Formats: sequence, structure tokens, C-alpha cells
Amino acid sequence: MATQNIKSGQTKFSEDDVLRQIEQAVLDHRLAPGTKLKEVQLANLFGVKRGLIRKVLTRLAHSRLVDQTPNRGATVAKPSVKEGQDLFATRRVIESAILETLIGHAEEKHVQQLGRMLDREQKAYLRGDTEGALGLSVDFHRELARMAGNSVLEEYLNDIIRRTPLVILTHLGADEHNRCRNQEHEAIVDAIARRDVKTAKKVMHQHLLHIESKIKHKPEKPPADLAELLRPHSVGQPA
Amino acid sequence: MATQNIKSGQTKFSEDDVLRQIEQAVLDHRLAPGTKLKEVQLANLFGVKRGLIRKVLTRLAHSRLVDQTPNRGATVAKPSVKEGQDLFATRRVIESAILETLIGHAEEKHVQQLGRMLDREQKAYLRGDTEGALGLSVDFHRELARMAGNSVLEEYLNDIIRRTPLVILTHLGADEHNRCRNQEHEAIVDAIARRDVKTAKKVMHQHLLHIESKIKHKPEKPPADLAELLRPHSVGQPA
DNA sequence: GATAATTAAATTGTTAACAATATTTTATCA
DNA sequence: TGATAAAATATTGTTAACAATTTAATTATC
Repeated sequence: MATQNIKSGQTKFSEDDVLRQIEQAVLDHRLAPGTKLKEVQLANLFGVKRGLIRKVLTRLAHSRLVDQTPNRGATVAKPSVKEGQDLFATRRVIESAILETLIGHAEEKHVQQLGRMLDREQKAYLRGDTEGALGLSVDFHRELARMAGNSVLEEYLNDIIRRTPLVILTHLGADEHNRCRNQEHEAIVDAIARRDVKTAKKVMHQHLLHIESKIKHKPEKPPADLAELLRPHSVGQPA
Repeated sequence: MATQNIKSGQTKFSEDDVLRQIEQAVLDHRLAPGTKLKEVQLANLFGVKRGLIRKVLTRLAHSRLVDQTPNRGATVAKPSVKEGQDLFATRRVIESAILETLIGHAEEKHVQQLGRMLDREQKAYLRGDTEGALGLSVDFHRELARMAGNSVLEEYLNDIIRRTPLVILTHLGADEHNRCRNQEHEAIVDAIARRDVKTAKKVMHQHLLHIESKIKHKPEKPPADLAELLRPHSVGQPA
């Protein structure tokens, strides 16, 4: 994924590497909404030229993960409550369509694969690995999209998933987490196995509403400290 | 929109100007899929630096309107049949959700506004202005999305609308046009006025299926001539 | 000591020159 | 003539230096 730079001993990253690292940091709640993203700082951090960072920031802005203001640089996006609501509402539409499409051509192997994912998720949760369980829970939703086989629906779901953490962090406390309930995932897989579109959609709908209902205004938090972008689970400071 | 450059007499464009011009050219079927987009050529054409073109091309690639290959530059995207099908299938989902959302809070003024748009569209069609009618027809769908008030659904519909002409041009003849039928638009507005979600969705569904059903492989066309990017309705040549 | 103006520093934005790669043209030979 | 190789050209990619702008620090003024 990243080649070693012999001379300086510093790790070098490609453009896509940097992009994914930042996206992952957002997904992991390590980058707080509003965090200033300085070009030279990031360039040093990743051991790349500023021009590359510049390109990455533009791309991130395009997917609404960062806000760019002329002459004032980029910050991690702070979606409005409205945008958050729209995002969740659209997610219900997309996931519903994914289920309908998937059940339309679901095979036994799909159900089995989903079953394996449920197991892994459950195990991670039982051994107290909440971070891992959260990741696997996201993977579950992604896998449904992949299996449905509609690349555009998949693309849109991934877009929504990438943007969701910023909504959560901006409008919910970081504590009251949006962990998916494994038992709801189970119910969805059961419905898929039975080709029961109606139930699958209903459960998914409830499943998503449960998180959405929590969106509300959150008290401001004091700014934290900087540049541990790469250390897992430390939250950056808003600008 | 664009400021005059006194010195050279050439028109200068901002980054967003250039982006929109190219997007519009795609929308108007002036840029054929596969057309090579050379950086210096575009820079001269728009009277801007190459760096700006470079940024625009990256952004266009991000919305899948152009394909970028390392060291070999950018071409207007040539979506696969599969991508086209996925795009249309997703469009049905999105437009359906838009109707449901809109009808949920539609007011009299919305219906009136839509009625006015139908009139304009009809008039353009009757006086033989097919190009204008096509644009107004697209506007009709966009307006439904705007009225629904969900920014994400609107964003996704616009994304699909931008990408659709490339599917049409790649897999359909440029002749058999995808003009929306005004009478179907009328039926949709009627259903909205009656708050009849079911009918509205059904008509929209048929309306969209009608176009989708035409997707099939198209014989190759010989390459045409170049650089009339700005002259209305001339199709650029594939690379 | 607070506020405003000035200066200095930091940060972003732009450009032109150069490097790397791909494409076309020309030359060479069978 | 046709194929292959070499050279020339065109095109894309990268970089470092500079310009413009914003932000922070400093000084001046009341």
C-alpha cells in the first residue's frame, strides 16, 4: 500500500493512499468535523508533496467530506442537521432498493456469506471489540449493496456511509454511538433467505430510523490537540 | 459568468465556468463519448491555464463524466451497458422517492409552478424547438427534485441526469432521441395535484422504462472533426 | 489595559520550467 | 511494400519558486 522511502526512512503514499487514509479517519471518528486541514502539515505527515495533498483535498471536497473556502483552505465538513436528515432519508430509500434488487436474484451462497459476516460481527461484539464490530457492521451494509449488483446504488450507499460519521459527530455526542444492532442484521438476513422483501425492508427501515431519531443539537465541545491523524481513535480539533 | 480579457480579446473563464460548459456540452450531446480531451487544447479554447483544465478534468472524472488514464490523459466517458442499466434502475428508485417526498408536502403553488413548466415545454415542442423542449423536459425532472426538498436525492438525480446522455450516445443512435413525452409529464403533475402517490409513481416508472428499454448495442460511428466544443450541437470525435 | 493600526508570519493560490511518458513520424532493412 | 527500430514531436505529470491572501503577532494610540 505504501512504499518505504529509504533515504529519509519516512513512509511515502500515493494519491489514492492519502485519500483513503483520510476517508478511513473520518469513518473511524478520528477526524472531527471542523478540523482544519493544512496542506503543508498533511504533506509532511504523509511524506508527499503539497500538490498531491491539494488534489486529494479537492476530491474530498467533491464528495462533501471537506469544505473548501477560497484562500482559507479546507476543513473537515460539518453537515447541517438538514443535510443529515436528507442523508438518512435517502439511505432508507437506497437500502430499500438494494434489498429489493438483491432478493430478486439472491442465491443460497449469498445467504451463507451474509451468515458468516453476522458471526464475525457477533464474535467481535461479544469479545468487547466494539471498534471492530462497528467496522464489520458497516461492511455488512456494504456487502448487501455489492451483492445487489447495481453499481450506482452501491456507489450512492458508499457515499452516504462515508458522510454519515460527520453527521453523527456534528449533531450527536461521540458517546451515544450508532452501532448497528446485530440482531436486526440477523432479522434482515432471515428475511432475505425467505425472499421476504416486505419484512426485509421493514426491518431495515426500523434499523435505520433508530439511528436517525437521535439527531439533535449537541453542545459544543472544547477543541482537542493536533496531528495524531494516524493514531487510531483520537479525535482531531475543530478549527 | 465570464470576464472579457481586454489584451487578447479572448474570453476568460473561471474553473466553475469551464466545468459547467463541459457538463452542458455533454448534456446537449455535443461531446461524444470517447472524445479525447487534451489539456492544452482546452486551455487555449477557454483562454485559461493548463492547471485549471487539469483540475476540472479531475472533477469531471470524479463524477464519471470523463475517464482518466495515467499518462494518457482524459476522454469523455463511455459507460458500459451495465452501467447504463444500473443508472436507469437507480433513476427509477430516486424519482419514485422524490415523488413520494414531494407529494407528502406538496402545496398548490408547487402544482401551479409545474403547470407553467408543462406549458413552456409544450409550446417549445409545438413550435418545433426540439432542443429547447429537451432542455425544458430535463428541467421538469430537476424541478420535481428541488421541490421535494431533499438535497441528497436532488444531488443524486442531477448526477444521473448528467451521466445519462453518455449512455444514450454510447449505446443508442443519436437519432432515436430520448425526449420525454409531455403527456406523461402532464399525467404526473395531475397525480401530484390529487396527492395520488401510487399513480404518480406508476406513470413515472413507465415514463422511465420507455427510454431504458431502448438500450442496446449500437454500431460504431466514424470519428468526426474537432474543437467546435462551443458551437451548439456538433458532436466531437472519439479518440 | 483595551482597541486599533501595522508589521510579520503562515498559508493558500498560481505559474512556468522541467521531467517522464506516450504518440507520431521518419529512417532502415528485409 | 511492409515491418521494425530510431528519432522527433506531442502530451501528460511534477516540482519549486513566486504571488496573493489570510492569520497571528507586534506595536502604537488612546
